[in-house]
Amino acid sequence: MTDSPSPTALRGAAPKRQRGHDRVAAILQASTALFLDQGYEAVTMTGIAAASQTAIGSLYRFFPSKEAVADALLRQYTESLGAGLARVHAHAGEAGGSMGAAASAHSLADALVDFMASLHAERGVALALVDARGLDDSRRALRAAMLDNLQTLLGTLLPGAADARLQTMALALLHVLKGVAQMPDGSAPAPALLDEYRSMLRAYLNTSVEQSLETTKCA
Amino acid sequence: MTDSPSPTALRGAAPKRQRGHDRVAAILQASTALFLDQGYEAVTMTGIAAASQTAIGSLYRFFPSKEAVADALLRQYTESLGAGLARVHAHAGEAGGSMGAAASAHSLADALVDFMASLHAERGVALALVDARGLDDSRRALRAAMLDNLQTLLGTLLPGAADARLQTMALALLHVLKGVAQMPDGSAPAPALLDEYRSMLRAYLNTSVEQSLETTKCA
Amino acid sequence: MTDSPSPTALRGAAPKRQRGHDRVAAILQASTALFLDQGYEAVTMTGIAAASQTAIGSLYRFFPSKEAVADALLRQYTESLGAGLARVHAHAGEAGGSMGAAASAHSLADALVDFMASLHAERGVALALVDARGLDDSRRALRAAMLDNLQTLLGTLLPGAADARLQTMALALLHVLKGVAQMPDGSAPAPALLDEYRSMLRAYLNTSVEQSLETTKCA
Amino acid sequence: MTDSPSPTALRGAAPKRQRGHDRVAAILQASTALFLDQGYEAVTMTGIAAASQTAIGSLYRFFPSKEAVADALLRQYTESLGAGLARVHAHAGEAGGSMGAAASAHSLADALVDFMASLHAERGVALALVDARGLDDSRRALRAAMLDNLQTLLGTLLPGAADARLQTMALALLHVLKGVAQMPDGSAPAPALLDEYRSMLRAYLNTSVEQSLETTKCA
DNA sequence: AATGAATGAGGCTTCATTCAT
DNA sequence: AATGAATGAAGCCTCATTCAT
Repeated sequence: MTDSPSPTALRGAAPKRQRGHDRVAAILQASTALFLDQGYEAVTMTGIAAASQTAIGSLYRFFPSKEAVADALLRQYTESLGAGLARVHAHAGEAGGSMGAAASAHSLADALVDFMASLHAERGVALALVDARGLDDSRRALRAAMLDNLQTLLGTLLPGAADARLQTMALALLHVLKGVAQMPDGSAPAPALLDEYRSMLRAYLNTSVEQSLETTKCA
Repeated sequence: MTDSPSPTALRGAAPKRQRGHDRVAAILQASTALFLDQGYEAVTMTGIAAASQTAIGSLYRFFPSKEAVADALLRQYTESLGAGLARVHAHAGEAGGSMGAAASAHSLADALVDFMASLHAERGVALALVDARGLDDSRRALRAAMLDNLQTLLGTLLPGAADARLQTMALALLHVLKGVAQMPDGSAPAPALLDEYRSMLRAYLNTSVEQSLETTKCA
Repeated sequence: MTDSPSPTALRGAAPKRQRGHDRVAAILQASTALFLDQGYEAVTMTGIAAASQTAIGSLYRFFPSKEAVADALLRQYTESLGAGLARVHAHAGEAGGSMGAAASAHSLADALVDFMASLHAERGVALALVDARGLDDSRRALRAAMLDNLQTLLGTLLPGAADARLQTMALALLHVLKGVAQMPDGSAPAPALLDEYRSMLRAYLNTSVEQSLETTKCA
Repeated sequence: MTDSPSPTALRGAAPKRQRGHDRVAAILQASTALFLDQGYEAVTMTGIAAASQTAIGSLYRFFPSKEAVADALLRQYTESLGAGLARVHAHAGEAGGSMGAAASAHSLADALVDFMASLHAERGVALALVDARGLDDSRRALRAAMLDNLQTLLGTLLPGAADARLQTMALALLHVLKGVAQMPDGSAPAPALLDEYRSMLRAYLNTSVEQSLETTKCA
């Protein structure tokens, strides 16, 4: 009763002027960098404000909490991830038509790795955020969305597989892709390591397809 | 204060040491649990003290800083990891003698996954600690040790591979194994997911071995 | 900007004034409600702006500070209080003419309680504002005005009393009346409690009148 | 789950050493003074720390929040209030035996006023705290305790009265007594005003007793 | 040696008020 | 004139670490 949900009704408002939009953009850009090289916990609102040349009060005008900043980043990222996976999907689809399943697995693996590598840094942060302890609902939702995307993709590759299997595969796949987006030293995408991941996923998807075919044949 | 006439000259030293050991053990146990479900940053020294029934002053007598606690945990973990990998190595070695390289890759993958799964929880924490941004030297060293172990292991499997290649593989492998030790929901080891990882590593190592053989053959 | 050719020279001024009035009224109404259930300190300018559908910048155009809002409320309240007491005075006066002093005290007590009860809520806020620590001059003045009104009223009832006495009585009376206007739970005016206050003031004023008569008689 | 109720388990702990007790005493004394002349809202924890020569961290060791400080003060106060009312009760009791009911009312009024005046300042604060918006449970309980005490006292004076009546009387009485403890200018106890309150309560209690007797007689 | 107390920098957040479009 | 954005001092609170008994 005394705790009205929005006594101010302004905090966290979307910007309505050009200047506000610029601010928000600056903040998101700065926080991406900070989250990237310090990790969620170590980043401070004061730090974000400083890095984005924003008065602390202005920061809070648009983002009522550190969580809100992380959420915004995550949302932004999830969108590009979704779009990217859709593109991967499309490619895989057309390729799948003219190729055998094995070739398809091969190209899917490459597409995934390339895609993840392409979003290194700018948006790879999100993967770190998604793992932070205490996922709130909005974060949990985003994670689920990513998994769904992957699951769909895998479903195309392995038409005969059970949903449960696809779901588990998506989990494993997500973990590996996370490795792709987060190069161990936090910086450059190390071509050799990318190749390694590519090779790993090719092998993995290939094997899965083969097993799937056998199963189908037998039945 | 003056109530024990100290009949034997031994009293005073031994009990103290024993108590010290117990304290340290209690502290490490408590912090493992705490780090596990709150993450490094969220854990407080006061929290560790409380959870291990230790006065904050005493905690600092044994561990001069929060980092020291994490380091101790990490050291402890690295030891079991080292020992475990040695065991895996031994197995792989003897198996490798009597089997083909493919079978060897197969069993190595299984051994690795089983081993990582076996240290879930109790020591899986360490993996989280090792990733904390701002690795200090002692942490960096531990990470390097793990990578070395894996690299050696891979060297046995792929005798002809270049060191650089092995190092890169170790990185990818470590990432995947980390996934095994940290089940996504932070709790149970989910058999289906373990199988998935197992399958992934089998495929990966297998393929690597095959490629390696071909390369060797051609040369 | 240039879309009204302004056919009549009147346009532009009158509507603006009207809008300004509405704004001010809305602001005052909203702040009354807010001060009422949150207290002076807890109310925020942003909150007032939101509740009155006013942009924060506009709010500051009409009221240059939070204090200014409180002052306006207080002034508004003081006016109705003054008017009310005047009415009570008038009643008491005409009644006093045709009745004995005792009956007069009786009816004055009732009139006061009824009057205070009648301004519960809408304007009871003011009493809270008046008590806020750190009364600035304008607030102190309002308080003095209220006391003056009461003192005058009491002077009519107790023609022989010294000014100092009347002043002290006004203080005590004001405190009790404050209780009438601020029901303990902050909500409804609880008839039983009103009766109690009525009874208390009757007894008090009655006794005062009796004593006063005796004193006068003796002298 | 993640929100363990007491992660630190230390905050708000009772002092266990002499020094701690001194600290707590100093804090309570300083905050009494501050609450007294600034009001609950205006007092800051930083202010309390400064006034009591306490580092902010130490303040929080013993009092986990501003509310906790207020509660402690209130508890302390309620105790003296209870004790004081008990003494008043005892007096009234013995006096009541040898005197008529009227005399009894008279002396009760005096005793109450004197008692409240006697705790001006040092503990009168509490009355202000008790009125602060958003009474939490502990505060509500203390308020109820005060009312109970008064109700009991009134019950002795008016043996025939219904509980509901006594309760209402207690409310009115409490409000008036609050006025006694909080001299308007926040400082000295102004003898003339005390007399006025005394006179008011005498008249009130007297009248109540008389009415009560009549009622009894008639019935 | 063991333990409670002390310390203070630093994090998050709010809000009155001013600025600029 | 109207409105959203900007500002920064100040409040609350936490926590790693050090002190003193």
